[in-house]
Amino acid sequence: MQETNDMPGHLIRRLQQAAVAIFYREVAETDVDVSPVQFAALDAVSKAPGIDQATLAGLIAYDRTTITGVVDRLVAKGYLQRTQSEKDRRAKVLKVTEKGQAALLQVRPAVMAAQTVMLRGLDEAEAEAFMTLLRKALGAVNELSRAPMVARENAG
Amino acid sequence: MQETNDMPGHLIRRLQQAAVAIFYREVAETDVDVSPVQFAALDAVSKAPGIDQATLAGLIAYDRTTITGVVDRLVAKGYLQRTQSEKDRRAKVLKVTEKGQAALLQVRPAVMAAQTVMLRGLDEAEAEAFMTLLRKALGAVNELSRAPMVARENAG
DNA sequence: GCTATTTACTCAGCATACTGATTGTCAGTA
DNA sequence: TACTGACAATCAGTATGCTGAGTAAATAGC
Repeated sequence: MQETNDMPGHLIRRLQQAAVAIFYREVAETDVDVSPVQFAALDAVSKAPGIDQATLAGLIAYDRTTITGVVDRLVAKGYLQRTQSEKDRRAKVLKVTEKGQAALLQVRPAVMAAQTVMLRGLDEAEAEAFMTLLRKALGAVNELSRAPMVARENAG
Repeated sequence: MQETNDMPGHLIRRLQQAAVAIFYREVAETDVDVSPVQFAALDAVSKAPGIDQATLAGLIAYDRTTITGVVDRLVAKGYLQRTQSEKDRRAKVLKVTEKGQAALLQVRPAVMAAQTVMLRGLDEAEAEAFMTLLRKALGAVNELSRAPMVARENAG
């Protein structure tokens, strides 16, 4: 019987928890207040201005229900602008505000630093091997998640 | 500039989400209703009867605040028994009930199956390499989490 | 034995994640 | 045009995870 503590799922959960803690640690040294999830969303919108929420969810593999609250908070912070789409009145169109752009610029180095800290136990070759295996494992289970990553089709 | 979608933190988050979905999928085929977190807690208590909540939290690397709710739900389901410790009146002592034991027995194979599915994109050698790197990476960042794993010292 | 500190647990509050339901809109078709 | 099915967003409800605060009990230092 495999030990619970050494099961893939358990180790993945723990690494994810550590990764989140590391993210907050690094980002806390900037003036910007964003969560890992909020950063990913903000960054994605900055690279696809005018994107709608559903497409955004697909891009960064979020649940569509979750994205509502995440965008809510980014709008409340003044980082995102959410307006009704003219082409499709069901959809909301997202854009990064100037304040959001400034925040992104400031926070990106901290996020990059966090990525390094997360893998600080691995040397360069190991880190690369880990990332390769991570991508491969993920590719095979992506569809099993309710929030699979969906390749981008349009920018709205 | 590294793509957000290919950052370690992002990939780890996505794999964790898939892992949770896979867990629920496999466990749904049994009569038992437990979450990944609840399973880990139940399993840990079954291996250390009489453990207190703080020690349990350390064993499976949970936040101590979170454990309260997890145990609440396991008690509500009739899987765990929570009683005041006689040695330390601050502490609550945990034991798996007979119903909990039966649930564990039934659900363990499903949990094992889920572990296999999680890594189905990797062949045996790759899976082993992945696990080795995962353990190594985790060892180096464990202390950065608010809920690091703590080696067991006593069974209460 | 008394006091200061630490510890175990709980609670309030916030931010993910998910299931399932609802509302409004779009698109295809009879 | 009316109907049907699909889709975008939101909401209600539940379960993690975390920060910070509070209560009660144990322990260390004197």
